[in-house]
Amino acid sequence: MQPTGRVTIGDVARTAGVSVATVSKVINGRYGVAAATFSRVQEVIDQLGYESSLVARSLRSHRTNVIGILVAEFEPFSTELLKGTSRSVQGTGYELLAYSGGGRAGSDVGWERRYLSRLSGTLIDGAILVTPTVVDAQYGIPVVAVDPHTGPSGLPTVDSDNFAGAVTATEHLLSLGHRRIGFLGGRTDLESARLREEGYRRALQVAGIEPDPALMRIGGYRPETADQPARELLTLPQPPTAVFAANDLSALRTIDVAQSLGLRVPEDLSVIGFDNVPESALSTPSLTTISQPIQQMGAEALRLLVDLIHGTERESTHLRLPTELVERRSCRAV
Amino acid sequence: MQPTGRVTIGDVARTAGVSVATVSKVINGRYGVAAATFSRVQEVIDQLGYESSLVARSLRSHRTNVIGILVAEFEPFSTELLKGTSRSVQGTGYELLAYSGGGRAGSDVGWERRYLSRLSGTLIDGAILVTPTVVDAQYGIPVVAVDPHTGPSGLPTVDSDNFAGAVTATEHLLSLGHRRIGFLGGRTDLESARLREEGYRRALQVAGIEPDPALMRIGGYRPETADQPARELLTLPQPPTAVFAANDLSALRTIDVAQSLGLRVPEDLSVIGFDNVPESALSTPSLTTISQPIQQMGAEALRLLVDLIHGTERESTHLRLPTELVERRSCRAV
DNA sequence: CTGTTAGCGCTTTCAG
DNA sequence: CTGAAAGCGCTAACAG
Repeated sequence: MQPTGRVTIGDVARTAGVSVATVSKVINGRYGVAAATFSRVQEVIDQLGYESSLVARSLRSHRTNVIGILVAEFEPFSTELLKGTSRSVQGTGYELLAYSGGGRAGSDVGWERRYLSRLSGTLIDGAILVTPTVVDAQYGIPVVAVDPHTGPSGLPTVDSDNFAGAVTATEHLLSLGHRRIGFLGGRTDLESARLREEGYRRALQVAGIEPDPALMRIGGYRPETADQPARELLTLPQPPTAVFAANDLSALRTIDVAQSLGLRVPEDLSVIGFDNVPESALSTPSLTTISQPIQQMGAEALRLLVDLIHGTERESTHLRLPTELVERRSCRAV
Repeated sequence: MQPTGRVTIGDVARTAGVSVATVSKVINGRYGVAAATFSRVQEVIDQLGYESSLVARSLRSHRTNVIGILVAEFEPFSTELLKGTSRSVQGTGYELLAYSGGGRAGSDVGWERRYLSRLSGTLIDGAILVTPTVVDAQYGIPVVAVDPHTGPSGLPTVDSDNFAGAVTATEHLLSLGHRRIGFLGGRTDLESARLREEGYRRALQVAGIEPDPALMRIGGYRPETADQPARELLTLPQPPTAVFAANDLSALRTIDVAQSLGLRVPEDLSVIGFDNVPESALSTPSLTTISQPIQQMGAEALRLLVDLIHGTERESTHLRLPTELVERRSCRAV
């Protein structure tokens, strides 16, 4: 048995009585190997169950046929995106490698740069950056950003229409007769959060309502960080009758907070979210929200990246996909 | 500028005027470097934005602090599991690398062996295999299997209580007054499918009903393969008043088939599924099902794997998590 | 304390 | 057609 338990190209070569160079040629289907040698080596490979090491191979050849998807954390948005990439990678000849650090995502600005640095040049041929916080123009390999925090920059980007979606959400609440509409936003340094807030303001203004700062809070996109601001909003002397939370996770948490405060949703409070992650359908009541076509965004990002790697020309390297209202049970007319 | 665009340890060494060995020591915080040298090198590293290559490092040191999660494909089950691992990896010092081939999952038996072979010994310190089809006892690195098709074997395993869940599902139907209960099972070579069928039989027998082979079909866990057997069941001279489909995808298809046959669910036919994938909440009517704690399974699998890597003793290397009835709208009393 | 010397497993010239 | 040798970026002895 091999000392390590792992079969290497050397083991194959020794067993087959040839050099490692020859084995390498067989593996890669290079010309210049006698048919007899070829089949003998192939036999040994099968028998030993040899599979070449991605690591060693990529270190040497700088080409791996693997696409990296770099995420801060595996949460509903990034995993939904993963499903989309997984679907559209079929038939491209690439494999997928999703990489996530172990840290707390929020406190870790610049993670994408570090991950990319560790993986690029070796291991992956191109990368999809999911909601990156900072976007350098220059990386060593083709890169596509999905919903970057800073908005589209020099980098090829896929995102959805955050502004229009926020307008739709707010208009929906207005059409149900709500006038005191709270807003629970994301961190203001995020482009998507900024656009969603802007859409909220715009829709109110168009309806002749002046946005009231007292009804607006920063929820930070995460369940934990949304807790306190949601509570503040709902315990106001004159609380809102509806809340637009700028992503589903904070919307769901808002429902929890409301219920813990003895408020019924939607009877006493309407709540609308943004994203349409699967979790939003599973809550009680299920969440009315603005759907981003997350899977499709993943699929498009992958296609764009593959084109980039292959050097295929594109009309545009910036895709903006439409959003859509999904009515469930967390809103009602007043 | 570097030819590749990627900064290597050599670039750092040259710029700082030291050897690569010294830089390596600085990076890894080894003793035996003068304070002045240390800070000078550190400065150059920051300035150049150097980050060591995971690939090169792992090739040499055989230790990466990265845990691999190997899946055939990113679909609802595996991505749900990823969320769980992501949560419980925090604070362990490990990072996560989820790897999926580009191929058609089903037709690709033995994928887990190939992936593992490509990544192990290098790149990852341990692996979680998600619903592997075959389970060798011997791999080079610590491995945990989640819901393996063949059931628990020599390998450390995390799964859920398929038998008890199936009993619960059947009892629920019985408690609603159903007596003619159909069963739409999975492929009989899958351990989980076998256990679910057994739970169904047992519950019936306990209720004094002899399982009727005429009411049992193999649905194969996939929408396409469930179509025909579901139709057979529902067009029987004396059709069942309720169907227990052994996973959600075939349950959802059963609802489709019923509706295409002019049957109303749940008025004319009750349907219960198994898994509680997000999709089951989105159908009309929403699906009553047995929930597997998928995220928790991922979290536990990660914890188990970390213990294995560290050599921490465990009472048991086989965790079986409980299932639970989730009542929605696809069942009703007769 | 610091640099030199070997490789890790693989691909790729380039001789034989 | 085949193998010897160099080297990808890095770490780990071991000398100096």
